[in-house]
Parts: sequence; structure tokens; C-alpha cells
Amino acid sequence: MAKSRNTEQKIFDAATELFLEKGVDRTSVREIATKAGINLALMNYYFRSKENLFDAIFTQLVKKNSEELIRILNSELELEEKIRQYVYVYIDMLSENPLLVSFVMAILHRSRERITEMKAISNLYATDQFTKQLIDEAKKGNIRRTDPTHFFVDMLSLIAFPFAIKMLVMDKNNITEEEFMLFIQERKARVPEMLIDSLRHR
Amino acid sequence: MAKSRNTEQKIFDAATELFLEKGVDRTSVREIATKAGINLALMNYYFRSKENLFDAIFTQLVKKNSEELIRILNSELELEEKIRQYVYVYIDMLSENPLLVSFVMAILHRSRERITEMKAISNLYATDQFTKQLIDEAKKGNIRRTDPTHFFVDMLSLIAFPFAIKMLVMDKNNITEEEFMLFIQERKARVPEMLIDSLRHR
DNA sequence: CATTGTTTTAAACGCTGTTTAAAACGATTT
DNA sequence: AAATCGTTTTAAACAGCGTTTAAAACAATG
Repeated sequence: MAKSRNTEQKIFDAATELFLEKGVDRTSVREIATKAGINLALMNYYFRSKENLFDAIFTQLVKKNSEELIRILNSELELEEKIRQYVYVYIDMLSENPLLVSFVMAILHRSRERITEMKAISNLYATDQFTKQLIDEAKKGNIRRTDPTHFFVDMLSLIAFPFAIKMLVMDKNNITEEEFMLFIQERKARVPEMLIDSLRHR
Repeated sequence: MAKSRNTEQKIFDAATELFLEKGVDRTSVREIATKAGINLALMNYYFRSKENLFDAIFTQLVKKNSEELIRILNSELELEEKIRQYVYVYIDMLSENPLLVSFVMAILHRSRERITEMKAISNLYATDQFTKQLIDEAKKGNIRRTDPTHFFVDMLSLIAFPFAIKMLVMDKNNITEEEFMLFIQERKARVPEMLIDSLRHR
């Protein structure tokens, strides 16, 4: 046999599919090789390690999905509308990409250090423009003074954590996966209101 | 050599220490055996599997820490005070037990199914009394009508998720571990206020 | 004192991710 | 056209993992 030149892509595609199906840890390199129809050693030849292959897949996936989030965060949108759009798009994104959720969980689980060395992530959370907006609006008296870091952490928590505890919520409330997805949909309206409420004067 | 009768405990202790230090996945059974000063096979003899040993350690850890949380949630405390205490104690608990955070992350990461089959967790989130309180207070007009499930998920998200993204927050804000812990401490006041705000009429 | 059931041991099993060294191949140079 | 060179593919092995096995060592019992 010879080059065929799409070997790398075949590995990438097979791994993506298997990682989605069964999770990263439960997918073996031999399985990937079989599915891709290539020799076992080629995975290491092209990606150096399984970890590296995972990183490549994750980075591509984040890049594909994060552009809109970054655009919204750095747009000139009025604050409340920006929060609404950001939450809405983010929740939709996680809803439509279970793989993304699994990957994020895997990353968070692993990360004793290696987080922002993944460029895909550090770009995703470049919040300078948003931070400035929060401070400016507070100066103008339009909203309450708030710590931008806390606010952003609040926002991410309310958006992402429910996906992490999906099984817990399903078990506790005796609901199906479909019903859970409805529950998540409800949050697209609820979470922005809660965040905006927290910025109001009282 | 002979029974020594604390072999099981020695395994348990060594594993707990190593799991805390390096995480479950990065700790091998051979390492546990060495640290405990026992034969490799004894881990399987006493705990059947590494997964089972993990479950045993996790269950004990949760039991030790969750009593107070359950007590608060089912107490007769007035709603606002209950929220304040719950958040305060929960955050303190996670702050003082990094092992607990790692374990929860590991569990969430694994869980494609097996969540509430861990009794320790299902007890932890028995929220009937709390749910009733939210509904009653709304009927009395003291708070806004709210979906108790959403509210509880909000609460857990704001409490727990920041621990999960610890490295991300540290990297992004260029802060040390100590400064991160201060950031977490600030949330003990912030999070309850946000939750209580979300219950106010407007 | 022999027997029984429990605990410990050394060795192996089947799996994992990864490395090795040689083979096969395509393209380039002579 | 043949030889050379760098790339790609292969089969085989390696070291590590969690786990199992079967025999040995031991403590308690009849």
C-alpha cells in the first residue's frame, strides 16, 4: 500500500466519531486504527500521542463553535442584549454538541495545569471588551457596580454546569433525555434574566 | 506474614492519599500497593476493583461532609437564611477538600449513567423540604414564583462550577492559588445575594 | 495434631498507549 | 531507466496498566 494522503484525516474522523460515541478514555487506539482502516502505529506517526490527537480534535471543534461567541462578547451590543445573546448561543451550542460537553468535562477533569496552553480556550475567554463595558455602564450609573470576573464566572457557571450534572438532574427528577433538553431550553430565558437582575440597582 | 487485620485500612488510606495527590487516573494500583506496603493482588482481594475502591473512598468522604448540608437543607430555617448558610457551608466544604472537588469532577466526567446509584449522592440532593418551602413562600407572596429545580440547579452551579474552572480562572486573571481561594471566599457572600435577588418581586 | 477457612504471595493474563526497525513506496537526481 | 532519498506503512515488540489465578502461608477450630 501507499500514501493515500488522507490517512491523517481518516484517523481524525474515526477518532472524532468514536470519542463522541464512547468517550475519550473508553476509546482505544487500536479501535481508532481499525475504524480508520489503518495500521496501529500510524496514529502515533501522525499525532505523536492519543492525548495530542484529542487536543487536535478538541481545538478544531472549539474553533468551529467559538467564533460566534467571541464575536458577541466583543460586539458593540448593548449590555443586556449582549448577555441575552451570549447565553442563548452558548446554551444552544452545548445542546447541539454533546461531544463538546464531554470534551470540556474531560479537559476540566484532567487539567491540573494545562488549560490556557490550549489556544482555542484562551481566545474564547478574552473578556477585555466585556469587562470594560461592565465597568463603563456602572460608572454611568446604568447598572450596579460589580466585579467583572465574578460576573463572568457566574455566567459561565449558570450556562455550563447544568450540562455537567445532566445525569444527576435526570435521575433526581425522573425525566428523560428529551425532557432534560427542554429543561435546558428553559434556561436560555431564565439565566439571562437572573444575570441582568443581579446588575440592577436596589 | 499474616493477617495484620488492618490491611484493608492501609490500602484505603494509601489510596486516599495518592488519589488526592495525583488524581485517580494517574494513580496505579501498583503504586497504592507499594505505598501501603502490601502485595499487589490484595487491592483486588479487599475491594474487587480499583473503581470499587474509588467508590468506597468517595462515599466515605461525602458522608463525612454532607451531613451538615443535608441538615441545613431540611431545617426549619427561614428561606433567605437557609440559602445563605447552605452556600456558605458548601463553598467552605469544597474549599477545604480539594479531594472532594477532584472526585466530583471525576464522577461527573465518568457518569454516562451511574450517578444516583451512589447512595451518598442521592441523599445529598433530597430537596423535597426545600422545594416545598420555595413553593409555600411564593404562595404567601413573599417571593417570586420560581421553578424549584431550576433554582436548585442555579445554586449548585454558582457554588460548584467555579472550582471546576479553577485553572482557567487562575490563568486568565494571572492569579495564584491563594488569590483564587480569596476569590472563592468572596463568593460566599456574593452567590447568596444573587440567588435571593432572583427571588424578589419586581 | 490435623483440618478448615482466611489471608498473602508470585506469576501470569489480556489489555492499554507507544516505540522500533525494517519494508514499501513516490518523487527526485543522475 | 536506474539509483537515491525522504516519506509513509507495516509487524512486532515494549513497558505499563488493572485483574485473575493457583498455590503458599497463616490463624483458628474441632
